[in-house]
Amino acid sequence: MAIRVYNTLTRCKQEFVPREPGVVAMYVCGPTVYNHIHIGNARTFLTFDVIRRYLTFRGFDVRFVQNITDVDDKIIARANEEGRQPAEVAAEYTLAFQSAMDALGVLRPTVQPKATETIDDMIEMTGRLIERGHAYVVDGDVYFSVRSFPEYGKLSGRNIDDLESGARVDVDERKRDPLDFALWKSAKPGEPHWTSPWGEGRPGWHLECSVMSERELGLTFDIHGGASDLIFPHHENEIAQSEAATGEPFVRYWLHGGLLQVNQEKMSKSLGNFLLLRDVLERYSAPVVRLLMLQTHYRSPLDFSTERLDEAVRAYERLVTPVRNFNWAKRNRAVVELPEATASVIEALEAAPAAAREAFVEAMDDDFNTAGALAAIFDLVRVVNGFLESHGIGGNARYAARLEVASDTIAELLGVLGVAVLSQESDSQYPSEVLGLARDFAGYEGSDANAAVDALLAARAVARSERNWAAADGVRDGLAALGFVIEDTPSGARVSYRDRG
RNA sequence: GGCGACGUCGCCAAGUGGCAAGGCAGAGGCCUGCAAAGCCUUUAUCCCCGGUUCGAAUCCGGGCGUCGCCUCCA
Repeated sequence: MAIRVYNTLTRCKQEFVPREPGVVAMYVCGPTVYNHIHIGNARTFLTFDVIRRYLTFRGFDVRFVQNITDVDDKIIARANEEGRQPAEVAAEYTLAFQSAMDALGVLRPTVQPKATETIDDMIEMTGRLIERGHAYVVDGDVYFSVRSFPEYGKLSGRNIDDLESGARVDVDERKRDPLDFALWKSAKPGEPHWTSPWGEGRPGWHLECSVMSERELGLTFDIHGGASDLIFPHHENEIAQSEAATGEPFVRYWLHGGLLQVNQEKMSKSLGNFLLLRDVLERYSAPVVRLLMLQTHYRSPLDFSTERLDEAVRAYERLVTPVRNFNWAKRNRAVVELPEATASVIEALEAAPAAAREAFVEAMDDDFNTAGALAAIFDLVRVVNGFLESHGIGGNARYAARLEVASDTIAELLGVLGVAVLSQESDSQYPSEVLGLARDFAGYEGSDANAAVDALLAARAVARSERNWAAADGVRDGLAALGFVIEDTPSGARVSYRDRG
């Protein structure tokens, strides 16, 4: 079975064939580090993290490059506002970006080049473009001439004349064409600058992706990713620069993610309607945030809200419940023997993991259809839940091996999506408030939180056997107020923590 | 104004020519002392109008609506 991807350049799904069998060279535009990233940025990085993970799962050796734009107008503006050096601002938000990505469970790139560490190559490419007649110098600035590249517009499906007729004013008389863009900008006093043949200055934004991707991956590389708002002009300009400079095709497959919206409107820093990733992660776990985003295809717009995050919390609990329930049943002998499973039920349990895996791969092979892939996992979840409900792990744990395969498959497939199965067992994480509770309900006088909870559960068990529901519910309600849920299972009471009240 | 997406159950969302996945919410039932979790059952003539086809949510044409890009943006 082949993987098919939607290529923005050809506007259709195509079979994915890397230039070198078994190896994928992939580049994703990284952030400009002038602020914390918002969840719209995070969605894009998450999308390509999942694509990378899936390609790896399918046996490819993925070389994943993502740049960091650490010199830029916005960084300079921010530094001026705060009376700091631009490099200081960039360094701070580079670290913030990396730790936010770690927290979201996004794998680190194979290589993460910085613009400021690639200046020589940028000067070199700019020089080459001038030599070849694709760029010109004006007062220390260097501009790319879009009219010199006949294929300009092929990615975004536009032509230069259409663009100009609708374009809003750009009256830089020094440019030969309004659409020409800067490869090199001369430095104003106080701005970061490097020495070039055209004077002191710094590189233009579009140039760095062309340079860093070629340097790390060579042309023609396989996948270039980014959000759809980068198609024009950023990616169009990258193509123009790289292909004009080298004569080689730049990229085989262009993949673009849909934008995240709030109240039907694009989330962006310029609109000011953004939520910072790190703020969301304070309130919701990384797997929940990932799950929410993966429930929508990566190319579709995604409306973001806390209501939807709360729904994702429930969906996540549903996904991990069979794994938790199986582990619990394995560790705790059931006091009630459940009916034996029939041969056909056992057969269904045995068949389910492979069926789920097949459906998962089929969905993901089709342009990374994560929503379909999740449906395959949910189907497996239902089979495992149903089996555990009716038969448990069986006397002498005779169904345990088959259940383990199913449980492991759930965790493995979620893992391919980077959705971790977090332990919600609350061992040794009880707050000190449980001590007071244990004193009141169980006469516990010690200071060990675990022992206190054990005493509470024991007292509740006694109360229940005496049909003293008030006392039993007092224990349950008391723990609930602290965020812990008691569930009575055939193997006894289980306590787990819920991150929502 | 130009270019491009999209419109599927109360909400979210797969499916792109052959019996309409999945999640959340709701209803009924089972289980429970009551819960929680879980299981079972249940909820869609796929925005509208034409056309192509044996057959259309899916293809084509026309409406209406929403969004994005055309300026920095993930």
